[in-house]
Amino acid sequence: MTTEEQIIKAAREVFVRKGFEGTKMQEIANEAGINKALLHYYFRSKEKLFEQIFFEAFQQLIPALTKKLDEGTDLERFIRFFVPFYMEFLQQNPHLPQFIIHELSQNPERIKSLAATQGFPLGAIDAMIQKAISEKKIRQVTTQSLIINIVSLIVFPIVARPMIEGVVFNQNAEAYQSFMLKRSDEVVETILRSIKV
Amino acid sequence: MTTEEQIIKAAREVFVRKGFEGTKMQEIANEAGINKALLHYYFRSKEKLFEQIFFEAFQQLIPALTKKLDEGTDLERFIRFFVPFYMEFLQQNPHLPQFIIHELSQNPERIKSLAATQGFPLGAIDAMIQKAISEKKIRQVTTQSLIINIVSLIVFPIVARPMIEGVVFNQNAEAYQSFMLKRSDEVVETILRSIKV
DNA sequence: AAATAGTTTAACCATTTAGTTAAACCATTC
DNA sequence: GAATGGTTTAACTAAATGGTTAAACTATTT
Repeated sequence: MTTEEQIIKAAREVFVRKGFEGTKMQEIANEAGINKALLHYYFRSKEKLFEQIFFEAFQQLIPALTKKLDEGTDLERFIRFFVPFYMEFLQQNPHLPQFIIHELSQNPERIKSLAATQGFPLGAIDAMIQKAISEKKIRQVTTQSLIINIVSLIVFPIVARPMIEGVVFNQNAEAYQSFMLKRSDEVVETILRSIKV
Repeated sequence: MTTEEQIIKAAREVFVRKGFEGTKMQEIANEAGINKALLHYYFRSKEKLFEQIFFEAFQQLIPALTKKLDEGTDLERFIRFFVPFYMEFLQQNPHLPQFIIHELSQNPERIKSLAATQGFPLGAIDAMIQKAISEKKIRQVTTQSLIINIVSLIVFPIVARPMIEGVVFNQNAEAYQSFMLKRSDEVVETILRSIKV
């Protein structure tokens, strides 16, 4: 692994866990096993390094599903595929959504440079929904509502883990984990029931 | 308003918007119209001041509904009451959930001192759900799942506003706002459909 | 092996930041 | 009106932090 790759990896680790303000350049240097000056040799400033990490993280989070949707997939099949797929990804990267949400909340203008490049395949999903509605398989719902409902049910329990674990599961980590194991099925069930006629 | 109250108000404002790391004592002093030394005169340290703000914010966020639930209210009526009630509160305090989530994510041990004092009225809600299940009004759901589903659908769109506004609404703030206006009904509809037999 | 270009380090600098101190201020009490 | 006790301020300190510099090191080229 090159020095640059080591730095990127360390920076990702620390930034995602602690956010921009909470991250110290020294800590990234330690994590990468180099010294602070070398960090500035590769990435001129904290801001520059952060932008790269943030951009990559954002791209990871907005799943690139476009290809998988061009075919005229049916809405229910899409939901049954997407929910477990995305949940598994987030279990692997549990700090990612909170990182993006927090940094965008601190600095909402950042979205402007990102939204343009990367977008959810709204059009393709919209087509599926309109088809399902016209076939009377589901009730009238807006594409935006359905997408946000799905993402909310998936992402919130991960983002709010400490609170949920504390308030709902009495700080029992195992109870939370066993809940999350069944979560994928529960989300699919909830969503499908909420739209089927 | 006493100096202490001014400080609390200013600290709440700044801490909730910028988080612990992002907040500077000088900024709180400016916001309160006093100087930094006076801040330390009233609250010995940043940590001490933060703890008070955080504790109060947490108590606000976990709605004290216990009283309103002792009577044997029916589940559907409770949902129809709770969803708009909580959404309105969050519209008034949009940064509150993200603040709590972020600080707990940085420092999950904090929940330990809080969860004991303040808790969601799990028991009362559980009773309503069990009653509705036994009366065959709703399908089999766990109390935890239902609560988390409701809270997810309410809180996530507020917490993730910049992302949703950017990715789903093409940075159109008005589109987001008009979406949120209809959100309360949409959440009630989604939840009720997802559990009714 | 000398020169060159890229890489790494230790030491340093300027600024910011939480926290302290000692003096000034002000209202109430004696 | 002097003393007292709480309140407020300006000036300061120590530590941390982002960033810089100049020298040392290393591999490759000539």
